[in-house]
Amino acid sequence: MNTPLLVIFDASALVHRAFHAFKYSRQLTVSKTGEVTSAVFGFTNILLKVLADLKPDYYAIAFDRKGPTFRHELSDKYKAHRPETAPELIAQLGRVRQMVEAFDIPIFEQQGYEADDLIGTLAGCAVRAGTRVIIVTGDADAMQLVNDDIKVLYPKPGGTFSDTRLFDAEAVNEKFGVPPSLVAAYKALVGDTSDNIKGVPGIGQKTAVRLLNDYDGIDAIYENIELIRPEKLRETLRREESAARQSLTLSTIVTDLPVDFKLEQCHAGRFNREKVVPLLRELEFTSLINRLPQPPSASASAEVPSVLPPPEIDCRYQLVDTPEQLAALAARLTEAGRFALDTETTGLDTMTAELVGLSVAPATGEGYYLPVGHLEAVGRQWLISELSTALDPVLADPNIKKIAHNAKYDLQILRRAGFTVAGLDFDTMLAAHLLGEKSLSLKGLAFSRLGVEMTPITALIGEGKRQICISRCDLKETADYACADADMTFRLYELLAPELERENQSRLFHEVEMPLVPVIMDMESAGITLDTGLLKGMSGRLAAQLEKIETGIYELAGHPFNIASPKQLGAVLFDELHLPTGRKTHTGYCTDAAVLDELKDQHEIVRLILEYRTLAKLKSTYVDTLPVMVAAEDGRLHTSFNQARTATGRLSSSEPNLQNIPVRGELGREIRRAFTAPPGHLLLAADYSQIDLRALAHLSGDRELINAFQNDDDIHTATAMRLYGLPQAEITPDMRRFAKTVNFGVIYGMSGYGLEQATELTREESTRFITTYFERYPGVRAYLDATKGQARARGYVETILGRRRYIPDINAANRQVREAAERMAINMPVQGTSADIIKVAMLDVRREMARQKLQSRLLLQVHDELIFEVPQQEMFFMSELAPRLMAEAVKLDVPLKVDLKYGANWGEME
DNA sequence: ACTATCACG
DNA sequence: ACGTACGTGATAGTT
Repeated sequence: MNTPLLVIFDASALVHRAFHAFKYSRQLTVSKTGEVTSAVFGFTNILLKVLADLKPDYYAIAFDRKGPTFRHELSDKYKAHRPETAPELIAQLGRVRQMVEAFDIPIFEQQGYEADDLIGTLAGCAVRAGTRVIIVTGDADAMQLVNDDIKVLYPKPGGTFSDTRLFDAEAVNEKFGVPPSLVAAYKALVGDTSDNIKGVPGIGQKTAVRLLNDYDGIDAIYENIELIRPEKLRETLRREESAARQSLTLSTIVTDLPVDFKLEQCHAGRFNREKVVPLLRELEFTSLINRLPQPPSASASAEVPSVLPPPEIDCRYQLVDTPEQLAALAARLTEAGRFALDTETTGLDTMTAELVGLSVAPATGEGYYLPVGHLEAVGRQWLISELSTALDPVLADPNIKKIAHNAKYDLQILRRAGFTVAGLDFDTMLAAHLLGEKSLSLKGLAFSRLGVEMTPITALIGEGKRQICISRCDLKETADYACADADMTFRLYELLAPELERENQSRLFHEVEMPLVPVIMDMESAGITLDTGLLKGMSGRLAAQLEKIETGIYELAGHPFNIASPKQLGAVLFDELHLPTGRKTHTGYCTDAAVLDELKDQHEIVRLILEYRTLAKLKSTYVDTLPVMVAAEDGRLHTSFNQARTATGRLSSSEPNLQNIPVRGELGREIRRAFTAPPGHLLLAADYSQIDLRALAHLSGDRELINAFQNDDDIHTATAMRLYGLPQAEITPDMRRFAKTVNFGVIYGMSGYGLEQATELTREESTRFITTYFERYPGVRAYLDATKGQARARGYVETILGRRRYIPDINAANRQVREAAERMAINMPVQGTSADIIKVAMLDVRREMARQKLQSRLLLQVHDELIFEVPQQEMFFMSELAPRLMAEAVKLDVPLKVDLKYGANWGEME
């Protein structure tokens, strides 16, 4: 595997393919200056993907030269059917050449031959020079070049290059039915309309494959022409011999051109960022900039890290270490009226990390660093009390706007250090998320949005085992680093604030997301009490139970094996016990619960495995893990809510995830019992009833669906009545269950097949149900179509509050990719509207709790429910206040209904 | 680092 | 003819 790799790009084929793939797409087609750039984008995209995925040691690129080739001389019809190259494609080819030059990839082209011939020749030379070769192309002809050393990277059928496959000899055989050496002969027989190779009339794919399986090429066919059956085919071949032979010449790639190829010139070493980045900017391919291969990172020991400020940026960063400077800084921040801030700390966990320093930036290029916890301070260190005296008037002043990247973190740290911060105005991370950015790190955004390559933290603290705490780093370097963080945050703020405005995201941002930050901070720092004793007892019982099941499984299998290994489990079930295999995963047999469920009547072992899986999962994920995560500080369990993670606007929860605590089954309930209210308190759970379906009713405006909710009907029964055409009295629990699945399926963009898998219905019944559903709820169908249409027309879909999800694949040529995009487009407005509603409710509930000076605390949000910890004497107020404000959070065309439960723990509530 | 599996809404 | 439900995060096994 140490053989070096040469990647050869077929520029012409790639650009053509990208051009046609994007032709009907409205996305990414035209830049602000009106330049058509879709094919350039497609090309650059695959270029970067290949550099990242294949990490070639060498690369080269081949272009077609204009003008006739030897093939034209052989056949005046060659490529005669090709339409004139579109003018916007010609312009893009120039851009591609610019791109290739910026990347410093050696260009090969030769008059009279096509890119394929050059590539064939280059590949041969390279293999003789001792490399492996991968050809990246959109032209299937290159498949004939495949051998042990040469492979072809080619897009999957119908797709763009977002989905490629690497073709080796076996894959070529699979695709064509013949090995690579016979691909040219195959094409000579079948013909190729796009190249106007006529082939042998009457011979199609099937016959060609059959002939070539019997005879090893065109020559072999004619040598054995007497043996060919049926007679008619033999006669056709005889008659068309010259056509066949000429077609073979046309379709055979030349591999012995005289070219001047020196492997050494093709080193895929460093390219010139100063050329590539500006070009990508000019073409408005900002999303591609952060996918550029990173320059080898300055390792902490090897060379002196280049400390910001980067040379091209004008900035004034200052270490604040005298009382005079501190006073001046307070005045400066007050005068500016707004500033970005960033903290340096001893760790990432807000519960344990300590403040090391604080940086602030009141204007672009202006930064100040306040050291607090440096160990080897050369100069002045500030005491918290000194900073408080000077800065509290600034920090606590709600009229002085605070800007931060992931403000929640810095504010938690500052709060724990004893500061109160008011006036949080702008979180650049949340803003970037609303704008659809995927990579949300400050460094990543600075690079993709500001074009600034920031010093990685590892340049200061090192990486891996020898990593040190920032409190031990050089003070001056740390100051520069920290100031750069605040400065870049400020710059991003200035860039993103108007962008939010332009994209109509400002209200959502300032009225929902930003005010939610302190709410989430309070939830996180509140934590929840956990009965660790209860869980420890469970752990012991589960261990004993698991051991028993394990023994049983080994006995039935005849030998011990690792039940948690899908590979070994598959071998036992399917190879040894010969159970019928269900679906397959691409690594082997599928052994998930759906497959095992089908097999549970066929062998005793299956039930045991299912039980083992359930118990082992619950034990390792919850029972054993949660007690360990209880904070030493207050004996409570603190999750972390991520506000900028999901594509739909939901929150997510991690470390630990408290949004997926088991609830189904007796064991799940038991785990929930470990989440308790402290003495004198109760847990109150308020959950929205059917919020997603109510959101769907509102968004679609479907009369029937709205009526059902306005009548406070049981929505699943209501749907069952419509699906079966029966009165309520005749709806059985099974019917209701199917209706429920269909109700949810619609929200997910389900197909007949999907419903079949999710139920025990047949395919026909499933399809029938879906059809009937849309007949009975015509507004829903119209809405779903309109939503897909919006995604296609604008490139995004949105929720009731205007939250967006960009759907780049909605016009994908690949059907699978496109349909997946359609399902996302359908689901997001529904799921996202629910997320909007509960976020507003959280703000309203908390505002009212504060106004009434209640001691109750919001602890958790689980997508459609809020969990409060309520002092017993407040239950009367809270059980009225919470559901009322939740139900009134937004005004929909259907009522919002909230169910209440309370109890001493999360498992037993009523 | 990736895959398969499974917990939740 | 083909592949198949939306959104998350954690774990264990495998590379």
